[in-house]
Amino acid sequence: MDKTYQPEQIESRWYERWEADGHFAPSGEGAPYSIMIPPPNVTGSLHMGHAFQDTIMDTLIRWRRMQGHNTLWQVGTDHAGIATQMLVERKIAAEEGKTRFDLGREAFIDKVWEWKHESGGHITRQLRRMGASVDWSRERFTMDDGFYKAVQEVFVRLHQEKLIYRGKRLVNWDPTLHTAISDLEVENRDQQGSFWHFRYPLADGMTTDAGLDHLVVATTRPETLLGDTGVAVNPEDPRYASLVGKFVELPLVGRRIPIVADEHADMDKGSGCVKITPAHDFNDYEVGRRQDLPLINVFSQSAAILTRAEAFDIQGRPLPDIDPSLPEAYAGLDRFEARKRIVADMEAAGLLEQIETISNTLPYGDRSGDVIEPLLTDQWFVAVESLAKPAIEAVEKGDIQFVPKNYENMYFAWMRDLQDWCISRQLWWGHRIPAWYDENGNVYVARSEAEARQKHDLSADLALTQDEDVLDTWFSSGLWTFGTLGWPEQTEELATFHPSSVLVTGFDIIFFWVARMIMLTGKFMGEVPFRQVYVHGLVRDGQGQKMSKSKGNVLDPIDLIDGIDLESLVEKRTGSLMQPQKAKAIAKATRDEFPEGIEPHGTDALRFTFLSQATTGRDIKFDMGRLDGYRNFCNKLWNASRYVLINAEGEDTGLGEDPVELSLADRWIVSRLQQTEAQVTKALEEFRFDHASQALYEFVWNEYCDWYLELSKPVLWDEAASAESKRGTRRTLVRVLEAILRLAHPMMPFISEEIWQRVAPLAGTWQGERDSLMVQPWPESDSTLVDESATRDIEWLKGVIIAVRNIRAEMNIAPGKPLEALLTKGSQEDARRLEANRPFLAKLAKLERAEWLDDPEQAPLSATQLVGEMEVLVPMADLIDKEAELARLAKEIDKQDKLIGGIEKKLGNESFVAKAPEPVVEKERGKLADFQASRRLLVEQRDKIAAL
RNA sequence: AGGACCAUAGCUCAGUUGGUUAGAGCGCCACGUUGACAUCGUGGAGGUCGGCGGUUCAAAUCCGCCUGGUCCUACCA
Repeated sequence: MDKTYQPEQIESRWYERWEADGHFAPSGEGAPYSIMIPPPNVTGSLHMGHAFQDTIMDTLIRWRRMQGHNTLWQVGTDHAGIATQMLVERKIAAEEGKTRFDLGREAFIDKVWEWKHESGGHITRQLRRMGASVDWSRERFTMDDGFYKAVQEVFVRLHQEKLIYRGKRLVNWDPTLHTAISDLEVENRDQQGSFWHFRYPLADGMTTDAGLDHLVVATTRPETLLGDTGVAVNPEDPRYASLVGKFVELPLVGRRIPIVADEHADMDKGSGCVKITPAHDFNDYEVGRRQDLPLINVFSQSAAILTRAEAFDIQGRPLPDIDPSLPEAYAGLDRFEARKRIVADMEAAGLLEQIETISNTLPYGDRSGDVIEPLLTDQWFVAVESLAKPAIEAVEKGDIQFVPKNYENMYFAWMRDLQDWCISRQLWWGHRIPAWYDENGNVYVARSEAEARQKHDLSADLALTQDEDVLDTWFSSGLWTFGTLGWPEQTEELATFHPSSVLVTGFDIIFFWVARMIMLTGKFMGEVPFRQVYVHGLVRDGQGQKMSKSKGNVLDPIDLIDGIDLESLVEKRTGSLMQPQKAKAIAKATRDEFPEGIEPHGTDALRFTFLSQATTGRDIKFDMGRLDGYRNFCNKLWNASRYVLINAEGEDTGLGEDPVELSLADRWIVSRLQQTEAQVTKALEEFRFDHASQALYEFVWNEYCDWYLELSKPVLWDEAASAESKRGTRRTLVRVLEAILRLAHPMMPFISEEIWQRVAPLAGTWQGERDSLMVQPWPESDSTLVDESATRDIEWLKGVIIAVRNIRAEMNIAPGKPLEALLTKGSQEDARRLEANRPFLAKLAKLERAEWLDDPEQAPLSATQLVGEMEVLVPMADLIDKEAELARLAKEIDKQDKLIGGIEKKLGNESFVAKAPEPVVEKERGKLADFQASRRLLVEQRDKIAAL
């Protein structure tokens, strides 16, 4: 083995081997355990969130696989409608100078597929770099044939049950992308804005109680004035009671619109009068429904003012009686330009009462960045009410558990206030809606045009055209858990692996995805999609900032694995910025933070960092310091293994019949291993990856390396030690390491496999060439191997060694200088331990002599430390710096006094003694005795030195 | 406006049902290249657990209020 751990040399090699040997596929034996990967966008590249999530899933899958489960980690990618379409549109614009309309629908979709075949594998290659043990043989894509079939089936069946319907409704419209988007894709941003107060003249010579000839309404969107169909006042509002049922004359348009009484109008806000624009505002839509007001749409799909408005009733039926004409002055103007003109015209007409500056929140499309408009359009909807009920119950009954549990409240809150789900999108890339229209606008829903004709008995010469729209991406991903397993066929995989065991996902898509999976799976499978949902937080940068391209603080997991030089990193962060003026600041921040670029750390160290930071459900601040630390941990494990191999390869490791003797240290480390195995297993069961990684880290570094390896040296290097004891130590070295590697494997698959291949033959657990750590049994804790007495003896030994090291440090004695030590005032047991452990003390504490002193009075002047009741003395008459030592002792005595004072106060409190449980009181008394003993010793020592 | 979560060492974080001398890693200081490892070893400094009040024999831990932060939902006609 190389002296230093070199991750890049081992990682790709092992991944290929595992995949080639078929270790990722289900074993077909044992209890099923399955995870469906949240399908990443096929356009995507691996970001820190993916890397984090994949690490958690892979750790779970590898662990369960080793436990003997029949594991399936289902992999696949999402076609990601809008994202992919935009990407390919940009590409053809750049390369061919064409729009998708130049190409036409079919040719454009061919282009998208072409792109997918060429570049769609980027993210899956990166997934391999993370070590993800997904079953590639079952890889799916949400637009593949089988999935298309499942999507159609679901659509047709829901439509048959009238759970899918089509209607003209107000939806969030993206004027740039020309499509409906869901509430969830709308990002609300706070802004400073103007709030215009307009006068609407009363018709027919009416006046208000205050004698005014107009009502005042206010709006942040003056352009919607053109679509007003009413003014609302509160039914309780005495100021306007006499005007209800009367009319105002809509300025600029001249339409008479009614004054209605509706609770939507808030008497305490502004004038108490509200303009009602049912076709352009969600609240007004509801008012329009209640008050039976017409809907007048004045916007085109690009949110420009129409030449002629479109009027409908609440059912979406045209209202031919309403005059659709709009002022010519605004025809074709963009909404923001129209806004300016309308404000100016209102002012010119003396109808602008005031302009207020307010802070308000505007909806933006998260893809286009454009301001979203509520727009009246024909869309397909899923009626969610009947689907939501069982989906809520599934969580209430505990059929699905959220980890951490508080996300259940978030889920309930959303599910109990669910609106019908608009599933149609005006895009080209996606699952085209399986609905056909004849010339009269009759709609036929079926799995294919042929089925539509057959089902509805349509003549072959009747022209049918398919609906132009595609389905919301989340409609298809809602079928992910069962669609990937072959549904609607009743496959064996479906029977075996559904419901899946756990869904690992970010809280940000609980609504988008988790809730919809639960609803659709409940409907079509009659069961839950997964039994548990492990919800993790966002991966933020070291300062707690969200990572984003525009901030230039993005870390690429692959760069953390392979390393990247500073110039490349700066180039990457500043290369394709939307706001190039930020480049300078980003470059500087990057140079300050990573003056040397980023060193390679390897996948295992990155994974271990994620796991160590994966505390329940909250966002994590990615800590580069930890990444370095865990890379060092890998190096530590690597070198400990080198030590073991150097001492065990080619030697007898106790596999044969020859007798074996286990030392105290051997029994102790085996005992501690059992406890560590139990800890790691428990932590994984509880999704406490931080605890699992920490338990492993501490055992490997603080016990196996720091103590056990050191304790093995005196045995292995002592010519006088027996063959049995050497055999026993070699066997323990190798077996414990082999168990460590199995324990580490789900968290750090590469390094553990690499080392295991060398160690397993020595431990007798290697089945030959093609054997892999991936398929070894998970270490089971054996409580019969827990050895309390060995633990006590080792604690004693460590205590004495640390005492001597302390004395060296305090007395400023060179670490390498051999010393003599005396042990005294202890028990028979202490004396026995000294006799048994002299070689260990000699090696680890650098003692050339260690003797038991029966009579403490005989002790020469010494530096002293307490181990339990026993004193450790290092005689050193010449070496003591009197003043410094007196000062140190005074400080120590003071410390003990404070501790003693605290406990005496506690024990002096009658109600403490009376009310606290007996063991607690006993413990305090014990502590008091210990502190007092320490103090006595310190005082004796002080007096001795003072007397010099 | 309503709700959720968070606040522990310079930094990133653990801390089970209240009882610890409040822990880890990184960073910092001192010493050290002994035959696995300087990506290391040994020792050390560093915290009135955001503030105030309450419950209790006992509070980092439970309750209330306040401050600061993050996020979600709603509203802004």
